[in-house]
Amino acid sequence: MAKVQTPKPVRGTQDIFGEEQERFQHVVETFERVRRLYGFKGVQMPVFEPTAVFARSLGETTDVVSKEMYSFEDRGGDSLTLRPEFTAGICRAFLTNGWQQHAPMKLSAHGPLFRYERPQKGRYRQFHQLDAEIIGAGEAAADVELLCFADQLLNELGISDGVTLQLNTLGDAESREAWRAALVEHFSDHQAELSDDSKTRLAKNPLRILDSKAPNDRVIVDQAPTIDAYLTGEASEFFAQVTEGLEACNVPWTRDSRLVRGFDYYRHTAFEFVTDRLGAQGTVLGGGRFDGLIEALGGQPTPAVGWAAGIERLGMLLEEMPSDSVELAIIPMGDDATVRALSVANELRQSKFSTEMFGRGKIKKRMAKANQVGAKAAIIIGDDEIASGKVQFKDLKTGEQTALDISQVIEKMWDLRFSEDLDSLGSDIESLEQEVAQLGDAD
RNA sequence: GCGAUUGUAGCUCAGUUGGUUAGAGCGCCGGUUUGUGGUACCGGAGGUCGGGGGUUCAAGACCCCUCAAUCGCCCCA
Repeated sequence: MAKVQTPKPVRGTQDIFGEEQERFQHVVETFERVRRLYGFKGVQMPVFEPTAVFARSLGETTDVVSKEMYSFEDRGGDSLTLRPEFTAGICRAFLTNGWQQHAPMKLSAHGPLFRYERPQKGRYRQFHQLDAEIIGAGEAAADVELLCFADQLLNELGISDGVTLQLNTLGDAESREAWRAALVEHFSDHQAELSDDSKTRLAKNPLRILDSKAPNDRVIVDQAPTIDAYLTGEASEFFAQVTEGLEACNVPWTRDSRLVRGFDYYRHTAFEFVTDRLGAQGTVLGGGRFDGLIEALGGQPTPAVGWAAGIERLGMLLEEMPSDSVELAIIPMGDDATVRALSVANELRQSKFSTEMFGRGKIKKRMAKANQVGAKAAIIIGDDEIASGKVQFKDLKTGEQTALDISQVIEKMWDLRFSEDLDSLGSDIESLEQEVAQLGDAD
């Protein structure tokens, strides 16, 4: 018989487990908590859509549509696409469900997305994003609210160190067109000096020359006109309202007049939270205003603004995560004890203590295991304990061991939890005091 | 799609110019300790050297192809 070959995982997919999973979960939970503070409603969206949903929104002929989508025919012959982003699907839902009646709508989603790209660290073919959108709100206050949400999320994740909000405006349609024309003129004048990549960009997507990494291009880019001179009165007023709002909310930002978006439906605000800690994949969260998108999907002109953030990348930036710990380890000795141990474990779990039974291997080994999973205490049950109706309760920190009945165990565990909470409260206060002292020294 | 680096035990890595039975640390299992952990000492298991082909008396090492990860470019919704 030929040896059966184990199938390999698909390139660019990941099995998320252990500490990685803890990080992932923490990011999602934090997002869910913060999004409620801002009144965003969660939505669950289909993982696949008609290909047209993405082809219309992104442009039928762009590279992303022609080369980077997972598109396929289903058994009925319809062309479907695994979602490469949330925004287009949400806009489709907005239109097909008549959600106009709820506008403005603040929506949030998270889940897997699919792009056929070359995998790298923090860049996968099946990856996961957080997403927030406000649909049907054209006022600058919506942009500000969304940015505050993003800023608070990064703060609460504890990763805002080394992350800066880079902000730009692309103006309204008129400003954008004028600027684009000026850029094309500028780059055409210097065409001979441009890199080959940028020469093709000049024809295909001239705004993208602005973030070219070729050293020669940088010089020409630095001399390129910024949008400021081409902004209409309305457009610059809008941008001023956004920056004013951010300042009022104490959200720090820097202007990056080279920051652009690849698609034509973007208007006004464009932003990225960028870190220096992830190499070339420095963008941690990005978004902007896409007032032109819903029209491209066949709806009435509808203003909208949103952002998305990669869960894997956010997870990589987190401090080390403590793993789920077991509070109580139950160690039965002998078959009779196992039945008793199961019922004890059950009772303790009902009482909201995370409990694990270690019933295999040498007793020594089981004690070591209990220690390893971080249990606060071990409960040892043998023939003597079955007879007495009590259990041996061993505090794994102090080594103290006493015979207790279950209600006493529960009491004891509450005490342990409580004193631990007090300890961490104590160290919080201590570190606060140190901070205050340092601030005092600085003055 | 393009360029570069890497791939040896569960993990982190050694392995001289090709040369006998491929090593270490950590982890795992067992013992010293028959119902009691964190230490120490002793022992053990575990390897398609990413995969396939080639050169050679001989390949983990050299050559070709391939797969994957990583770094950068392209793209970036």
